[in-house]
Amino acid sequence: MARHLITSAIPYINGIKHLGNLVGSQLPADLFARYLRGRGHEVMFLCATDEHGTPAELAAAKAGKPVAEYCAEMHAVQAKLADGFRLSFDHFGRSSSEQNRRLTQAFAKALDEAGLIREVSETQMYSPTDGRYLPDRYIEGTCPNCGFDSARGDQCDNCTKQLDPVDLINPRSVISGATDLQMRDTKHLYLRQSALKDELEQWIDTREGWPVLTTSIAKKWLNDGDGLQDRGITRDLDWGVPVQRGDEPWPGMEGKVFYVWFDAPIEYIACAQEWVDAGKGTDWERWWRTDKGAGDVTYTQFMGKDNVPFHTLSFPVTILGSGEPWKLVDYIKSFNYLNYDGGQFSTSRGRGVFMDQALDILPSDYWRWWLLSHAPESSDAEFTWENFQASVNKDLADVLGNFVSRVTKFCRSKFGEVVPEGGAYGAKEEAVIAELGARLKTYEAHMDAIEVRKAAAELRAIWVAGNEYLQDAAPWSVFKEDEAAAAAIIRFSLNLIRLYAVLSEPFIPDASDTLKAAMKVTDAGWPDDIGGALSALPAGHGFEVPENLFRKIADEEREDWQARFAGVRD
RNA sequence: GGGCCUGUAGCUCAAUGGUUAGAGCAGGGCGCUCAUAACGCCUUGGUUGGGGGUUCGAGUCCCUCCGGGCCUACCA
Repeated sequence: MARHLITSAIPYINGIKHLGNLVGSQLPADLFARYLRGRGHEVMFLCATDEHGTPAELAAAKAGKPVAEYCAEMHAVQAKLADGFRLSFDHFGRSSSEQNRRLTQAFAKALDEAGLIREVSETQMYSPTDGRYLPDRYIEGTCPNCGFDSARGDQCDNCTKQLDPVDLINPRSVISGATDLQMRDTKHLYLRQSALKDELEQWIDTREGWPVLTTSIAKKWLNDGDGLQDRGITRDLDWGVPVQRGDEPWPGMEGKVFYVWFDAPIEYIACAQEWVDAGKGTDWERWWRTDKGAGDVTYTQFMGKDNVPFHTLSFPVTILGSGEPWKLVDYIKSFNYLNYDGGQFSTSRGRGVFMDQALDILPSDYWRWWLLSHAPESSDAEFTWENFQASVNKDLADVLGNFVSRVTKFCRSKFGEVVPEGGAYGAKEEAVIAELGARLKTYEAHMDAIEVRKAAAELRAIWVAGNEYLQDAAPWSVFKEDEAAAAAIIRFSLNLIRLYAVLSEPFIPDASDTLKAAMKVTDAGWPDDIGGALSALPAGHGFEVPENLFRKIADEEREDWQARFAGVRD
């Protein structure tokens, strides 16, 4: 038994996440957590909402609510949806927590004492109308290069030229449209990432088997241009972790907060403290402090590719730079993007299917199966309704669901709702045991390596093996000649259902529960011996014929959904 | 502009430089009748985006061209 710490990139607070967000971090992280728990390992699976920053303030303003209230409400909404998708977090925390505030300030102090923080004076665009400093992206104007009139402060979307806000002609606030923008001098703290460049590079070079996506992005940032740049870790905002040096004020930094990307990953740690403070556990340090028991922990992070630089560089700088024995990540699993029907999912434009809408249409297992079996691992992937319909109908309804139906209903009609007695396993059963033994090894290998799509394909092959066996054994024919022989076939098949419930749990936990309940199984552990696992249900053990596990998606429904989600949500 | 990823059957994807490039779905045929018009077996289908090169051997490595995508540090 090993100990595994797993974190999912923490979703931003400003609205309900879409299926692309879900499949890029939380869902595969949950798959892995469930799998490792199933194998009997000790798992700590943490996630939280990322609540600070300008977009949160603006979303709150738009909703007409104080930002703290808005965040509390949205956290509750996201927690409910996470529950709806059966995301099995040990704790779903908040980056705005007291625990994170203290820890973020403590890290800043440690980094400062290590000489890794420097003050920088700079000029920033201020909007008196909005009463706030504007990030470059929140300034628009005419591009000095091509004349495009909606160029953003950081880049022109028309000619792609990199810009500085001061370059824009007739700059205006994206928020209010105000044009009375002023350049103001302001002081900020920078994290001296450049000082740790060599240490970081050495660390990344010694990581084995990381996805190309992860290391290539990290390498690019380390070596591009002048190499890894120092990064501003403070902002002129109201909403965030106040800049302090531990418990002490930080002279000159009054009224400023830490940049959201500084405090967000620290929430991974603070979340474990929240877990303790919520009464769910007693010792968080054994997960996070290598001097206090975390030395044997394997830490795996899940995220979309846009998050990679922060997890391979900024956060490790925070950890390493502190000089304190915090647990550093062992494996980073990153994902490409899921596109929607020929374009991108978009939170800001409301394009695609969002978590709440998805659950309104179908239960979570349908989505979990499709998303995980099509996870964008090697390249961007695409969601289409046709593909979704075809996969769900074939894989879940026909291959797995129908297998359960044919076995349980045949048994009920011939032997009653009880595992039948008589006969014995023979060559056909031994062959299935051998095949499933090999397939289980493959399935485990893919899961251990977090090869999500390959694991899904192998699980499906394990389901298919049941139908092949049943067709070959043909109990409906055998029954006419030899009831005892038919009983053995059905006994074996009912045991296959129990096995499928166990192996499928990481992907489709609800169906797994339904099957376990139908088979009246309470102690189904991960099989280490297929032969034994397929004799677990003895003759005489009662069961119930479950409702159809999965229903099929009809063409009319699919067309209806296609039309309904073709535009943008309100 | 720069960097990275990607292009394989109608569709979604596999293939440590090494047999005749494989699966699933869709299509075609046969079988079965327990089951959600489900299942099983067989089968059609590929000049691996184009061109050039290295090699005994290239989907895989190199060059080049074409297409798709992401990132490029103050959105997060």
